[in-house]
Amino acid sequence: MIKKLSIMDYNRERCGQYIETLEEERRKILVFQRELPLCLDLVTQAIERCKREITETGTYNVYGQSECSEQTTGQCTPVLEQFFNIKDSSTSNEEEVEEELEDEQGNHDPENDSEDKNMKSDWLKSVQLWNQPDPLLPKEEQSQQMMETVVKRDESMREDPMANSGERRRRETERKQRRCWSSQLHRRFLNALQHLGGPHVATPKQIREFMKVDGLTNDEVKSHLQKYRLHTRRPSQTVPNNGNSQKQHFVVVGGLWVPQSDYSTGKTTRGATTSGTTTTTTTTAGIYGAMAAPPAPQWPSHFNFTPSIIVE
DNA sequence: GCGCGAATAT
DNA sequence: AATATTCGCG
Repeated sequence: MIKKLSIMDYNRERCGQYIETLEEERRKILVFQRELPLCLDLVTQAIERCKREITETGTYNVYGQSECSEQTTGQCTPVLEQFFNIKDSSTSNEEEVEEELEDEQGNHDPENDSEDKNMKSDWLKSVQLWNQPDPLLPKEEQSQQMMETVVKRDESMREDPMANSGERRRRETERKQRRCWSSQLHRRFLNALQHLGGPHVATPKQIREFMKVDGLTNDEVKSHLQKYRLHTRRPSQTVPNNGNSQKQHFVVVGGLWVPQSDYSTGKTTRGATTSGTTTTTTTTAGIYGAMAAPPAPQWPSHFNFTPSIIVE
């Protein structure tokens, strides 16, 4: 009994805090009312709902989620995350986003709801971040010339130590915000690699230019490329014939090493994901993508990308 | 100084 | 593991 009560109290408190947070977010969003009407609306609804919840039952399951030590703005995402489950639907304004984002986050693992949610929020975040408020960024950019689009991002908070209003200033030795390589980004990255002739030929600067992602820096690309190359080479040696005996087979396609599964699945180009298997995480699937390297790599997970055949 | 790749650091 | 930063080189 008593225990129950205290739990309820606790929950109520949490909820109260959460509401505060929401209200703070709302204040922020308010500034961009015109750009983010939906977002504002959602937050408002969330607040109302929370309040109702707190007055009525007093019990409310508050999860303080949010991972990916994300970018600057906490912004509206958390709320969206919640509401994508609660209500959402109908309003799919996110089309601004350009490009096919379907596959990877398009996977549905009824079982693993949270995972799905994470992925969704993940890409959502990246996307949103780059279409973020800054009224200075005309969204016309989104027009797509062929397959090219310029992805915009609000850089102000991240890159400007001083020029920024108030808060987050990166004092001298502060570290940069971590660039989160969403699958979107990674796709662009791979795409660039392909057009530039593979990971060992493409140079960070070239890649960055090709990607046309606003705010993306050479260093970031460089770093990502380095990682990519590492994953790309033959893991071998260290733990040679070990548990990973049942790894994937690779196939050479036009000078590229491609995971056989992908190749045989007949997915010539991007877009068609691992149909039946619904990728979902784990084991076999995470693929770094196609690269040109003699060895037979098998990369760790994450980043699903449908490799395309290169034209060397 | 720039851009790169490798080595470190976080 | 994933990013960021630093270092040495051309």
